[in-house]
Amino acid sequence: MRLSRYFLPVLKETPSDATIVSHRLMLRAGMIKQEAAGIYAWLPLGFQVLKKIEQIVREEQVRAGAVELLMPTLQLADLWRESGRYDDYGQEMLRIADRKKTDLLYGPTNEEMITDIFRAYVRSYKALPLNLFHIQWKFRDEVRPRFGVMRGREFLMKDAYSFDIDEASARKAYNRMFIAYLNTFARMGLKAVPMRADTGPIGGDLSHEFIILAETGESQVFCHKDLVEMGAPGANVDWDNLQGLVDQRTGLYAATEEMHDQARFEAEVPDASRLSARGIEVGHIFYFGEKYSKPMKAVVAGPDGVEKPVHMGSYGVGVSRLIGAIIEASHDDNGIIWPDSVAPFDVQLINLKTGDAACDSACQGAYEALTKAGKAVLYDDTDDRPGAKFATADLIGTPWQLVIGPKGLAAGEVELKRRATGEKTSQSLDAALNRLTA
RNA sequence: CGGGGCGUAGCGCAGCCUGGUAGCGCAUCUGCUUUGGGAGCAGAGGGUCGCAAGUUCGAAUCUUGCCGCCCCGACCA
Repeated sequence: MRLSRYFLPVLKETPSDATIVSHRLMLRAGMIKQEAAGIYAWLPLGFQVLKKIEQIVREEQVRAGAVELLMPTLQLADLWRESGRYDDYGQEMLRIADRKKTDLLYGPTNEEMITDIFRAYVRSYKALPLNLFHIQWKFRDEVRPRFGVMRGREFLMKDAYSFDIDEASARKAYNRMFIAYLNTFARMGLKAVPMRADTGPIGGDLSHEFIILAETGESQVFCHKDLVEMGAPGANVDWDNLQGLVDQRTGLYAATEEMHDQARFEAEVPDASRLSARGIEVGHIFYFGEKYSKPMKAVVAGPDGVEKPVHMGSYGVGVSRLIGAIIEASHDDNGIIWPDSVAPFDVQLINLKTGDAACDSACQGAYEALTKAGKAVLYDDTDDRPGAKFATADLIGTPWQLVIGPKGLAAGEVELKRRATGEKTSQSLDAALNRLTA
């Protein structure tokens, strides 16, 4: 992509509305534009990142055995009356009436609808286990949206729903999502820590929030240091037998503010290993048994022919929120530092003197070579001054900057800069291209 | 939803107290010079001062109402 033909409205000055760093940088980098409180338009650069994140989430869901579908944003209120949540959900639910005065709502979540889909087709235990997910926009009319996309009213969310014949089987479904989440966040360059979450009226031990640590996190979290560095198990695991891996990650103390027990923390975790930090919730998994299947009569016949409500769980990932979370965890004074896996472009090609025949031709060659090698290149072919180009490149956080200028070319060299470390190396253009396409 | 604050050019702000020709910086456009870390000079364009009533000869400025947005708190993917 040539920058001169792209749409990248970067801001030199910080919009006064933004207070936290991710919000500020997303606005400055031309990723989003606020349209209303907690509602954002995704500009090309932001949209690109959103799609990258979405795709990673999708791939890891599929790997864990979930099947993708897509449910609508608007739902019938009657469905929610069946579960009793239409009246319980409160002001956060955006209620709408159509021209026939039918009560609708903009979905804040999809348990009712997925249960409705399930019960319409599934009658037998033989169809289980089943895990269906979609990635769709949700709306929650938050009292106080803030922090940009970290807490918007409209947000993109991946939600998966598992269906099992009994709790033992549901636990396996839960474990698959548990591991899938670790892998998902690791692929985005994040260290996510699973923490016990409140199971509410359902009870049990099957609810975890996945928290990434960042100074500007919304809540205080406490955990054993080793948990942070434990890393993700990766794709090559026995997906039918994950209890050991899960136990390993739930064995150490980890709790958010609400669940924190200082006495237990001090008893279980040695002084030197205690970590108290701020965290951002990027995922939440939950087993809720028959909560919806029972009132909504989503039943399957077991091997004995007896019909029983299915056991369900739901598993959410805040896709749009993740962008904010990643930036909170990865930036410096100059701008965003994208992990390679989610970067909107792989390489920013900077022509220091557009119009100079040697620079133009070297850049054009590099652009074509990189593009041919499958790299997403943002070619800064504008006639801005070098300083402005460097500033823009640092701001939008492209992992690699390939800098080509007249002085370097005269010496047979170009400069390659790694955004994350700031390390710059001079080398021949060929060597730089080899490095980038290796 | 409680408390606080803001709405003036695309962005950041001054002007409001004490009513009288709407300003500054950045950005934009034109020209010239410049080109390795957000260039310089000269010129130009761009605003029903959030909306609506009211007070007044006269309202960005005073009064009232409404709308929008932000921050702190309580609450959430």
